[in-house]
Amino acid sequence: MRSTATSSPRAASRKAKVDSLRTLSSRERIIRAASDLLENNGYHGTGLNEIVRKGKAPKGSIYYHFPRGKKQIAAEAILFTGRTLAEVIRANFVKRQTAAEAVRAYVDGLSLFIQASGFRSGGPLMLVASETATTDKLLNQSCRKAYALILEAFKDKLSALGFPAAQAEVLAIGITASIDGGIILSRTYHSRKPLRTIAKLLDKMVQAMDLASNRHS
Amino acid sequence: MRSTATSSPRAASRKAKVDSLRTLSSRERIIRAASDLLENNGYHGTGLNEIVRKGKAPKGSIYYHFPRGKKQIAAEAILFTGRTLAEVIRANFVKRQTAAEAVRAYVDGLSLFIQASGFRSGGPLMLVASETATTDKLLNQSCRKAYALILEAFKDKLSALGFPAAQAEVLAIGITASIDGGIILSRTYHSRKPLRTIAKLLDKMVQAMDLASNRHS
DNA sequence: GTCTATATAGAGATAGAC
DNA sequence: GTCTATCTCTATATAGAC
Repeated sequence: MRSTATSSPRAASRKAKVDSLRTLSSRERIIRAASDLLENNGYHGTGLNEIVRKGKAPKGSIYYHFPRGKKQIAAEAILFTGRTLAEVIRANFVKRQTAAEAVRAYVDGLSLFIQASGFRSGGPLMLVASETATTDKLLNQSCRKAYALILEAFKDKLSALGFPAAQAEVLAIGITASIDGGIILSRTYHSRKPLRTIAKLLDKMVQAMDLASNRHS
Repeated sequence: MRSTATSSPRAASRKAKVDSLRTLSSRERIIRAASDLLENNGYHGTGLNEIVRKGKAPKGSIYYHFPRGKKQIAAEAILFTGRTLAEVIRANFVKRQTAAEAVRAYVDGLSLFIQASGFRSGGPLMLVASETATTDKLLNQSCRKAYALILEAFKDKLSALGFPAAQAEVLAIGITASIDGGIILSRTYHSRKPLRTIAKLLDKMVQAMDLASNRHS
């Protein structure tokens, strides 16, 4: 018996976060709680009180673990998010035969995850990335690194499946961007439909580029 | 003499906003200033003081014109943004021969606009849409309406160019989503490159669907 | 490592004068 | 339509005890 192909990867990472609230240090719990809250509400929409409450961490520990305050917490949370997401993406490719299949399964799974969150979650980086792109150097750097991890994950896996490097990079950008945009629309309309449309379009696009440029062994 | 094909549409709408600071009522100036600020900094990142300052509007007039406060201002600003953007999109199609050409020119122009803003602007709706998707009904409704205007603009124009209705809708979603995602990446990396990559990919995709489904008269 | 108390600033919002 | 004063709330951050 296996869990449904589409829902498992993100669900697993979400579960890991929750479990860890008991096992990990309060420092780690703060980072993970912040990661979730920043995804849902953005940087300006997330308060320190909210973070320690959700992370079941003592408020008095904030400035002990993070001397530079909210910014530092957010920066570390963003990097945590990037690493986690890149892992999930890579894991998704392992079980699939083709790139098109892997991408489609990933996006469909994502749409289920977002639906399960009541359309509160989704787009782990985009809010903070846009909010802080020109207003905070540290956070902007963190967002760049996080997105780079994600783009690299796609690029690596596409390359491994035979896509030329240049094409893999272009596709990675196209996949990442359209997923982010699809998430926005799905959150806005409280519906899986936009993201599922993106899944189908990406499937087609990846398949087309695959046929055009790869010799299939 | 005409302004450069790529930069004109958004630039024109931006200019209209600035000019209007002198001509229009303070109510209108508040809405337009809010439209800009919400695009750059999101809902939680935008303050009422900032809005009246940028709109050169008297602070004392806020609750006279907008009895329901910040939410009401944001809601009207979002609708203004949606209408403006839909107009720009439609205008862009008028001058072009093919759908692929129109989309590509639009996205390229957008990337120039974002660059010209120092990567502070771009993605007029996405921040507020994501921030308020499940936290404020009024704002969520406004964002839905605004996105609907944009999706409709694309869909109408694509239909007029011969795309079957279903395909036009799917394409409109794909275009809107990947542009939003491209904007996020361009803002994050302070570079036109991601958005230009999206422009090329969309060009290919629209062309491919055009060839596959249309009889060219 | 964590607690409490507090500093300080800024937000959105309201009332009443003009 | 606009101004000023003020209320209330919450935010981040700091200091010092334990």
